[in-house]
Amino acid sequence: MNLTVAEENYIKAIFHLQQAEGNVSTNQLAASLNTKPASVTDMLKRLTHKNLLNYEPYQGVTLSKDGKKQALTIVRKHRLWEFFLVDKLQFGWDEVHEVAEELEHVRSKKLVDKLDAFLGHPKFDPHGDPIPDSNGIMATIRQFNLIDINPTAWVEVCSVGIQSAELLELLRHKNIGIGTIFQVIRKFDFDHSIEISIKNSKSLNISQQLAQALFVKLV
Amino acid sequence: MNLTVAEENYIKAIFHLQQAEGNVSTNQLAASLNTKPASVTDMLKRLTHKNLLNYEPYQGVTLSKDGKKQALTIVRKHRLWEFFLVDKLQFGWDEVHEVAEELEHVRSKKLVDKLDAFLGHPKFDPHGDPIPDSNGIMATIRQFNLIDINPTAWVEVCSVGIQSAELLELLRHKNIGIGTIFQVIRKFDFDHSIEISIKNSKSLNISQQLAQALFVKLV
DNA sequence: AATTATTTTTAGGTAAATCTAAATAATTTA
DNA sequence: TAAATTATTTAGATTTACCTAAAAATAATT
Repeated sequence: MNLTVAEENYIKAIFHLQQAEGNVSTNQLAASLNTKPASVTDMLKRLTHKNLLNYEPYQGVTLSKDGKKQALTIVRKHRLWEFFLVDKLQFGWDEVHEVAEELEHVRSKKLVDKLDAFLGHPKFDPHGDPIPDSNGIMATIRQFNLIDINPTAWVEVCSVGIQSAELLELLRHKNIGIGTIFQVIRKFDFDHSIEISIKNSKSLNISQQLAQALFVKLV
Repeated sequence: MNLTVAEENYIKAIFHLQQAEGNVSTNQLAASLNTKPASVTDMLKRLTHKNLLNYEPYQGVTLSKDGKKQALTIVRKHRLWEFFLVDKLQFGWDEVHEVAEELEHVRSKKLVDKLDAFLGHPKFDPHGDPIPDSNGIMATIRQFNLIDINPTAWVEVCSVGIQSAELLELLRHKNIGIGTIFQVIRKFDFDHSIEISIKNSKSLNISQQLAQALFVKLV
């Protein structure tokens, strides 16, 4: 099935909204896609006709099995490109979204799979979101960004968003790796740095940049 | 000025046809774009209205100054992506065109310039065509692929299409570099390999793959 | 030069993806 | 529960990028 760019954007938006809220309403979609409810209704009919949605008029939509599959390949592409932009082209993690919005629509399975291999099959994108593999399977760790954690919480590193050589070097130097358990001592509003304490070791200071690259789960 | 994908494809097609034949006719464009003459006329009017073309009904078109500038940025993107696909993602040089046709339409000046830097500011794409720089300036060497050269011709290496580490290693090993002058002794139809002779050195055998990566000019 | 053939343009139409305005269904509130 | 509000759909238009068929301009041939 070959989707247009607009169709792909609808599928992706439904995927994300459905993740957060179950059944997705026409108005939610219109807001999320910066379009009007009437336009959404039109498109829902077309996507339903292509068997990508479960749609009952006035009752909102969810993705069908096929729709979910399509959504996962788009999400996979989006996140792989984000990883590429940050890790290889030195984009800031906060400036990659727009560009990835365009790159995700390039249709070539071979391109995506080769890109994946080139990047070393990363499991998380620069924002810490899991990247689906070529079968649509992705990590489901319930994770938080270190920046969002309250002081005094005990947490465990579950992934590293940006896997550049420089970051890996920094992490090795600080003795932090996936699985490391530590306590958040306090956060400094001035520079958004974070003081942490690793078990049986003295406390460390984590810069904002590093904190944004670390994804953790509560322990 | 923000062009649609279709508009960009017209500009690009006119650029290439104009290179070869001067004034470009409606029929030529229709053939080149797999569309009908009537559709071409429509688009020519729109692009003329955007000041990208010099168009006189029944007389064919050429690109205006603005149009040429647009064309060069599209060609730049296309060729940089082709280089990326071959050099980084290990695509074959003969399978990158389609994918680059899509990637070339991603709009982000920053992306292109960062990609250019990441690739090491290559001067030629994997087919040996020159890559315009960010000002639209490109090498104008009249070059041939080694594969297309007649035996007994004296030629000089003027560029290397694919600049992978492996290829550069092979070239160093064979003592071939940009500027190297040699004679094509003969070509073997069986495996398309080529026998060459470098001045003051014994003769060498060049595989088809290597020959396809070497671009030369007649001396 | 007049006729024929070719090329190009005009006229009118279609599908995708959007819009506004009006109608209808569902939900909330009095 | 009836009225008011909100959400959604339908109806009818618009723009882009195509199309076919017919008309007009240019080029080729006798």
